[in-house]
Amino acid sequence: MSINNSKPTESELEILQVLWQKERCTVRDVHETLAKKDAGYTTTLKLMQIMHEKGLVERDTTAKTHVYKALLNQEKTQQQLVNKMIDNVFNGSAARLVMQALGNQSASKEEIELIKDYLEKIEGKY
Amino acid sequence: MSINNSKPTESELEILQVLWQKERCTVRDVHETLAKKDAGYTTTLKLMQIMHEKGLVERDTTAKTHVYKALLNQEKTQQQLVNKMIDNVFNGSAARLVMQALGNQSASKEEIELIKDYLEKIEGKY
DNA sequence: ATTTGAATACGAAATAATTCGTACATATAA
DNA sequence: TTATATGTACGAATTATTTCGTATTCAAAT
Repeated sequence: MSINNSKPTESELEILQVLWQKERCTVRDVHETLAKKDAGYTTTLKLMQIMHEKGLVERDTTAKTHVYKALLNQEKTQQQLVNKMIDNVFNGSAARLVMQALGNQSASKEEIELIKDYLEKIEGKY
Repeated sequence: MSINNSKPTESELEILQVLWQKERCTVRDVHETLAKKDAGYTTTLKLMQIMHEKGLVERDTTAKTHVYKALLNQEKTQQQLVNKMIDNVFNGSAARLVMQALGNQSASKEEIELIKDYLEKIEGKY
C-alpha cells in the first residue's frame, strides 16, 4: 500500500499539470498559468495548501514566498488515471481507448508515426 | 450546443456502463451488476432517479418495476472523456496517452494487432 | 516611519456528489 | 385476507470539493 494512492481531484490535477511542467512554482506562477479558470488567487492558494496537507506536493517555506514542487510522479499518475479510464469507461479494453484517442482531431501524422514506432518496439515482447 | 453536455459523475458512469452493456435494465439489474460497491439498493435507485432528472437516461414506468435505458451515446461519451483526459492529463498529446495505455498490462498481443490494423487504416487519411 | 503591495493562514460558506432511512404502494404467497 | 417481499419516492444527512473573505505578516518604496 503506497502513501499516495488517493486520486487527485479535478482541480488538483490542473495544478499538478503546471507543477510537472515547471518543476518549482510559487502559488502565483500556478495561478497565472491557470488563467483560464477565473477563480480568485486565494482559491488557488488554498488548493495548494490542501495538496500539501495531503502530501501531493512539498514546499519550501524558507522565503516569504513559498515554492512548491510536485511529489506525485507524473507517469505513475497518468498510468493510474488511464487504467482507471480503461476499466471504467472502456470495459477493460485498452485497444478501444486507443482507437478512440486516435480517431479524434488531436492525433496528427507525427503522432501516428510515434505510435507506430512504439508498437514496433513493444512487439518484441511477444 | 447539445442537450447533454454535462459530464456524468463517477457513479453515473458506472451505471451507464451497465446500461450500455445490457440496454434495458431495472434498478435491481444495475445494482446487482455493481455488486463490487457495497452501497445500498436505495442508493442505486436514487442515483438512477437523478440521472433521469438530468436526462441521462429514460425510463418506462408502465409496469411497477421501471425499466431504464441510457440516453447518452456511448461512443460520444467516451470521446468526450478521452479528449478531456488528453487535454487535462497529457498536455494535449494523444500519442502520450496511447503509449501510456499500451504500456500497461491491459494491452494483449491481440489488442496490439487490432491497433496496428487500425493505424494502417487511418494512415490513408494523410 | 509610514504606506502600499504581495504573501500566507485559515475559517467558513457554497456547491456537488453520495448515501441512506422511512413512508408508502403493489404484487404475490400463505 | 393478511403477511411478506419488492418496488418507488423523496427528504435529509454525510462527505467531498471548491470558493472566497478577512486577518495578519513582511518587504519594499515613499
